[in-house]
Amino acid sequence: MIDLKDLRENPDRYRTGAARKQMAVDIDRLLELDTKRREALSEQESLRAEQNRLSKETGAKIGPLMGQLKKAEGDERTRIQAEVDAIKAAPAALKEKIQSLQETIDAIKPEFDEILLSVPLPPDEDVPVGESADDNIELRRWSPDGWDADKSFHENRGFKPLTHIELCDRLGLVDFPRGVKLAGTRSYVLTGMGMRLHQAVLRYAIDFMADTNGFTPMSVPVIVKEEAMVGTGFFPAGRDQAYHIEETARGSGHDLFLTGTGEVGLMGLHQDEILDEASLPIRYVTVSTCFRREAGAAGKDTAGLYRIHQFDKVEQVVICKNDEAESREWHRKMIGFVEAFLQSLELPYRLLQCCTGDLGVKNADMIDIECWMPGRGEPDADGVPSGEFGETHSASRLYDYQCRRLNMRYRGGGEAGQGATTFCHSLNNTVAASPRILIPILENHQNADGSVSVPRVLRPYMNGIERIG
RNA sequence: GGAGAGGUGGCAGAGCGGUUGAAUGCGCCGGAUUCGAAAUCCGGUAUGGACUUCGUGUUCAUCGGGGGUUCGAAUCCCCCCCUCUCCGCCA
Repeated sequence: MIDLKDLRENPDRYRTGAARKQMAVDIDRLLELDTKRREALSEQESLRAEQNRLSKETGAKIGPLMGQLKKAEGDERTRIQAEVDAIKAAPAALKEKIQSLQETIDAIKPEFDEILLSVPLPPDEDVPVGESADDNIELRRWSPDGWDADKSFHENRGFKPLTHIELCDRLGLVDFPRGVKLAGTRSYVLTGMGMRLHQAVLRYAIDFMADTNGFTPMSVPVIVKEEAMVGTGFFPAGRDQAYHIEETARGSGHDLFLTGTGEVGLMGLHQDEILDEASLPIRYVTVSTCFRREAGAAGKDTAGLYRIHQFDKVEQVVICKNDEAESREWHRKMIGFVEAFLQSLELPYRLLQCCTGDLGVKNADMIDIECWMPGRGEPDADGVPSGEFGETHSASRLYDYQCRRLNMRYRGGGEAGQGATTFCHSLNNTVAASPRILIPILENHQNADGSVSVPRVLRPYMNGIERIG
């Protein structure tokens, strides 16, 4: 959520920001509703003040009168009753006005909230302006020793690559037909060594972040309340992407949603909390099953492990102080962790600076990391794929946008902790999403004989197995 | 799933229709005392919003959440959520 005060003072900043992100949001309407709402609230507040003042007087008078009333008889009783009635009548008019203003406020609220939650965080000035993913800018590439990124897979390795789908079939790593039988399109079953490799990557990723980089490993819910989805910024914009468990339909108190990323659970942990400044930065890593409806992606990446409804992801988040320089520094570090991770897996990758049009509502900046997937891309005349980079990671810098929604603050003032409260900054980045990460692992580490070498760093997690097939 | 008890400030715990944003204790902060500390004593100690002559000050909301009754609700009623105890079931 953006800062409403800042929006009032600098509406153009948000108009421009939304435009650069290719998002339609009616700022003028929001400001109009805000004015109406504030007028009503302000008037209501002064009426309440009057009501409270009267109430205090009334309380002191009515008590004794009620006592007298019990004992009194005849005319005396009638007189006291009239006095009591008169005292009671005074605030009645106020009550009606307050009620009427409340109705005005209630009528404004739904539309107001809807628009407010939809106003995107303006992208940083140094984020290149663009319309879509096509305008993203490559920052740099890395390739392992012995791999020439300018040459084809065949030229590099001396044989034509198989796609991960072919490898999975031949090596018995994935059972797609039975996955579809069980759960429909975009479903799969990891089998045998496929499952072992999947678990190995995830476990290695957790250890890498916890042991090497000092992140605290966590296990968090993947079925959460709507507040967590709204708080983390996935709702209302991404409502279509989430599976919805309609518990209210069976009489329970609230509906639940399946999370599409561990970020929801990790960031939701400290919702409505005031953290100690000394506890920052908080660094969490989790592995969680992620659920995505992939609404609107019909027909896209339908085959293989690339775009699926359910997968497991190791995710890193950082919650730090409200300081742009610190946020930027953490962003660099979190990307660095992933680079070191991918380099240890010997996977060619590139960094993409996402343009404004490719950013979501909640980020000021986003760097995607794409791994080289030899089995992707348009096949040549012989049916051999040309290879293509495929997105495997996404690193976002959100400043206080997410923490504002989550109402997550910290108290400054050092040890004494007497300072003002401030919204935290937050960042998140993938560490490893599997089975998608298996695509570059299988395809890049395949051998001429159709086997796949297990990357060295994963062997300890595979009981020392060096080769599949 | 069944039966019962309960959710109040950082924590413990009173209040159960009237001037109560809320007693008391602990904790925490400041001060006094002390060579220093402990103990003791004094004072302070929620969050968010609105207005402000930006020094403050004034004010509204918040006692699990929502709705209702009332001139007035932490206190009464309804719904929901959560916690605890016992039984059942289960990984």
